[in-house]
Amino acid sequence: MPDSPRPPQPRVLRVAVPTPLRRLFDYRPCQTPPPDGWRPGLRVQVPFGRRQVVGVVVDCVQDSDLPLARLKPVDGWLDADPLPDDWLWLCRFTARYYQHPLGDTLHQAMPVLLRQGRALASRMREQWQATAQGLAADDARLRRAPRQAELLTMLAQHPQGLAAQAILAQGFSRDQLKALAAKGLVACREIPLTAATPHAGRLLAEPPLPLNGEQAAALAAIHQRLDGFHPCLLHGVTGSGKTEVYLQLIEAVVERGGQALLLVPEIGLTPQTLARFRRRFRAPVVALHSGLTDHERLDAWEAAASGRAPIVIGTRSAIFTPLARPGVIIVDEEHDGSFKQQEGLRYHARDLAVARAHRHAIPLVLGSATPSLESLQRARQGDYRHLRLTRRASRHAPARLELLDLRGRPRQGGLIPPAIAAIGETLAAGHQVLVFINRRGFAPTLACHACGWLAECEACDARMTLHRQPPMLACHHCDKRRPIPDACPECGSADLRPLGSGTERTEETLAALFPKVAVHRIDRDSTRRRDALEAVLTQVRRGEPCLLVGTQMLAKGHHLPHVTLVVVVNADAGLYASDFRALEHSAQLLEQVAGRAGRAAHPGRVLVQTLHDDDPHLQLLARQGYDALAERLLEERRAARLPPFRFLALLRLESPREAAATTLGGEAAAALRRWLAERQLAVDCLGPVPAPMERRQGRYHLQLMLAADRRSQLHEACAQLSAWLEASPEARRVRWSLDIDPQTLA
DNA sequence: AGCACGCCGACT
DNA sequence: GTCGGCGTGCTC
Repeated sequence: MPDSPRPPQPRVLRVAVPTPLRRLFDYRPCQTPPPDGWRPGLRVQVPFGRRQVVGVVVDCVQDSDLPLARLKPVDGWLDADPLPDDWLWLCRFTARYYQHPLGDTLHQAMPVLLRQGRALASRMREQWQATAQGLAADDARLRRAPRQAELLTMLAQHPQGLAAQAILAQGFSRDQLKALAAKGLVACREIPLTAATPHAGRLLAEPPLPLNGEQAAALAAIHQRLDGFHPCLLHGVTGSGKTEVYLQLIEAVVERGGQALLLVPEIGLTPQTLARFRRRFRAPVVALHSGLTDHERLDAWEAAASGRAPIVIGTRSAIFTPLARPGVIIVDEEHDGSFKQQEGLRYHARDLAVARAHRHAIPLVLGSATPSLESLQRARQGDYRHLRLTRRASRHAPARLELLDLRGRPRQGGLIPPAIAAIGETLAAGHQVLVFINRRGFAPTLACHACGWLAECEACDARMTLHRQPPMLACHHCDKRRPIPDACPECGSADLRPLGSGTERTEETLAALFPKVAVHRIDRDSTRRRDALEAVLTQVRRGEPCLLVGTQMLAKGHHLPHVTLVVVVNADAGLYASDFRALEHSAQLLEQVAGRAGRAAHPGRVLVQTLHDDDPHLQLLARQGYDALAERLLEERRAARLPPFRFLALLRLESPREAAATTLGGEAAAALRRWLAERQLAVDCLGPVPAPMERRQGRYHLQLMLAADRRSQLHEACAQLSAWLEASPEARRVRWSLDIDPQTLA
């Protein structure tokens, strides 16, 4: 920054501190100001109560509501420069939009090491070079250290030196470097990391794939205006090549010096996906996923913030990655539920992506084969440009769903005879079969055939799932586990039977029915080991006939070119749930599962077992596909005055004592209704009512729903509600949280 | 949320 | 006699 007039030294720093309290705390600056003065975004170490915490300066002002003498001074600043502007803006926006305390929002959006007060990566890099002595002909001292000799040779070939990271990447160790340094043969310089051109010369490491007409048109439409907010819904059927459009868009953005941020669903950030991006680009592709160490995460953050990393790929939380030169934000599978955080700060990364792209004035791409009704409606209204990809790379039309009536048919492991016959035929033809069940475990519950007793969880209003590997009863809503009883605890009968089927039981049945074929079960239990899933999929991709039994882990993303038959064991779970989004979500899931069939040389079939084969929604989905059903659902949502035609917020209350939650909920609702009436705000307030599963993990759950036609009014009401709760003494004994734009009402 | 202070039960 | 249970109050 050239010599802009230095603002006067502030007398008061307004600091956001990691606490659930929804306010800032005022401090006095410490004796030595940071080199460039006090500015918003600076991390500071402050005394808070009886402890030390890391806070962020939000404002530099001259006055406080408290007498200045009562303010404590900050202990010191942690970085010479404030945290990035765009990051601070996004956090403030998020805190305001989701009515979450700013201090906690900032804290959550920061890499762990920054929360802990660690200095932001030094922005220096170790550059190693051979010394004059090292360049002189071979040194006798290295005769018994061949690796050191090799390392020296390598360094001698790079007169300008090599980064420590690059050396380690070549398989040399830090000890070898140190040993050479001790002998005076190599030396290390610390050089600052600059945001210099990250790729020298060509950006592409491999040529782009040819685009079909639709892909080219979509790319051109986005390309047409790379500056300016330009939101697009890239609505492309499975296999229509959305990823290639992303790749070429990223290429264009990076070529003109911008950075690309790509958000993917939690289970979408597979080594396969990553490999595809890394193969294409010579420039570094930084991936942010749960497997990173704290150090790697900080490095990635710094690389993105400094602009060294032109391409950033990550899951939900990656939306909080600062970017030096934002060029495009892409949200792949934008309808995916994992973009919404379901506890604490309940943000939706897709919605924040929209806000962020708007703020940066850059294009935004929301990609999906089955767009959320929210995004679809915005596209219909013209808020988003609607780009469609209808053609699949394979020559086959997408498989349509065939409904199989479950009623009155004998079942084996959940499967009825026509489904089993189809599986047999497919395997005999040398193809692979995917059996989809959205229930892990052996059976959804254990029942006493004599008295009707069911294994229930003592802490939740739920049945316990029977598992066989290892054998136990487990509650899927809390972590309770119990041994399987030998006899009914109610009547003593030994006639206990598993009720229904989960992945384990179907796997067992299929293994018995088709003993010559490998059966792979894919669910959270079978893939607990990090690379277990990839190992199985690699084997499956070799193409031997086999059976895959799995939950939605299998339905999403994975390319399974040899699967030509998909069987959905039970489509009904989502169809009649109380949640108004249940239909939308199960349609998306069914369509995605169906997309796994017949992506390569052979056409596919999708069999859907259901007790309601005459259900009009299911029929519409089967006959005309997701888009037609989505249109219909949108009309129903409009008629029912539900999102996206109305805005919702949910106050969730939970307490081990039912009465505490009920009393507080009732009082909060009454206070809010009085306030709404006074101000004549058009916000409906429903409840409080018990949550769909009232008792979970031994706590009672209650909720109050707010609905409004205008978002601003909904926000006013939420702000009032949280202020009331914050001031209420009873609220300290009840855990409460606000969920703005709730994704599920459970 | 943390963390301390504060006042009542079963233990070295 | 103390260790420790969690109710209540505060954090610039």
